[in-house]
Amino acid sequence: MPDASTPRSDYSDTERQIFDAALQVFAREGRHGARMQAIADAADINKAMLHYYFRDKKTLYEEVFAHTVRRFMASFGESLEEAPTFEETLRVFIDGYVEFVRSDEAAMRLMVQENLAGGSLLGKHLREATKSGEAPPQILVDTIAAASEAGEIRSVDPHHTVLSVISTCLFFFVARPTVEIMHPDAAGDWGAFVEVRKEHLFDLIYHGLAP
Amino acid sequence: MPDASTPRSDYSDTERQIFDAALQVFAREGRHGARMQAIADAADINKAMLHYYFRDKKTLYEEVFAHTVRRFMASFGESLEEAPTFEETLRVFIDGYVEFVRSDEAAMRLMVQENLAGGSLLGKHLREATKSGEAPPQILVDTIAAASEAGEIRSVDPHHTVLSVISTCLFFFVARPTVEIMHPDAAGDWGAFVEVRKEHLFDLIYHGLAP
DNA sequence: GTCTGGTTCAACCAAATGGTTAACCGTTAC
DNA sequence: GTAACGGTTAACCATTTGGTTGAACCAGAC
Repeated sequence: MPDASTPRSDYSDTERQIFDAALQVFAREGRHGARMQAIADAADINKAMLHYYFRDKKTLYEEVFAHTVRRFMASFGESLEEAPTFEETLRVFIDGYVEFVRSDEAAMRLMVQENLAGGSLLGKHLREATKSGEAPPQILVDTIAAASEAGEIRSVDPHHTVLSVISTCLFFFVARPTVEIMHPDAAGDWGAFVEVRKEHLFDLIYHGLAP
Repeated sequence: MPDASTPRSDYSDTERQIFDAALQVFAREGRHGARMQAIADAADINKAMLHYYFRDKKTLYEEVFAHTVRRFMASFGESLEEAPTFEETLRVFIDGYVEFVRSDEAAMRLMVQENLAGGSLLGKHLREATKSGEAPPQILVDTIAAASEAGEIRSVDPHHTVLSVISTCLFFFVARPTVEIMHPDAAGDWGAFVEVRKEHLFDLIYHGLAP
């Protein structure tokens, strides 16, 4: 993944190297498990540089996390395209959202880890990442509510439905090692598996919502 | 949660105290982030006792993890009851599985963390936990395949369908802090939210599979 | 040339952490 | 009584880890 993370554009080369390395290591080892030395090694720089560019571990983590939340929210919004039918909207969203996670699994791991750890940073950064304009998830909720109103789909709770869509799009990445054990063809060709899975998810959810 | 974990019955009182405390701390802080002192404090014992009963951190973690995998698999199987219709089977499974996770969120966190960290321990312990008889997930796959064959539900890929069911049953626990931010009533009364969610999940999936 | 600013590095330090030890306590066996 | 034993404790040790420092490096400005 050559340019999966796209950190803030005002980062220098070294800062970007550090940022990318930190994201990978934090995502694998966890906020506390990650060692500064491991990040330095991954970034192929001296450990002192970490503290030169980012004050300390806490600062580095929060910087990485804050940007990850922004990226995650942005991808959610970008996956939501205006489409003539709800069917098309749903198909495009699943495709876009899953594709984003596939291109940047580390970001997803970071988000999930923060949730598992209690999510104390989530409140501030989630609100901050969605304050300009309506939050992307809310737009999807509204889209579903509208489709329900228009009779395009059954009458369902839009909030719960959005949560279900997100669940199915993300969980198989979260549990990827388990999936690869249980699901032989996933281990063989993950990319192909993801493609099949997108089809299956659209099919299941669309039928689940059809009148 | 007074007796959520039910470790091996041949554990002494102190061992159980340690085991329960370790599960909680490992689940919150992660395998590496967890501090032995924190586990000792949570178990209300001296730190040396951890090493007296379980050789070292690695041993303690693997013991806790192995038992958690077993418990997780067992709950999966126990949620699968013979029922006259597939509709009833699905309803009972969702109810049972969600209820298990609610009663022992720490176990779920451990499983997910191991997946996020790469799942190197999963292979061995998953196989071991499912070697006696057919694996519970496989039974559900067969059940869905049979229902599909019998025309009770649409023709779908049983493996993908099982993964979707599991995704929706687990993910809202995984992302609980985020859910509580986005979903006001979840924050207020989690128990009530879980009940509503079970209904929604059954409804969505059952319609998604209906012919 | 050399001064100056930001950048890079190896060596270093203090604190935290996993793990050990030797003494201690309470109960049981003789 | 006391010796032996499982269990418990505080103090201790060795290593790891986050973080610092001071010297070196390397442009470009003058």
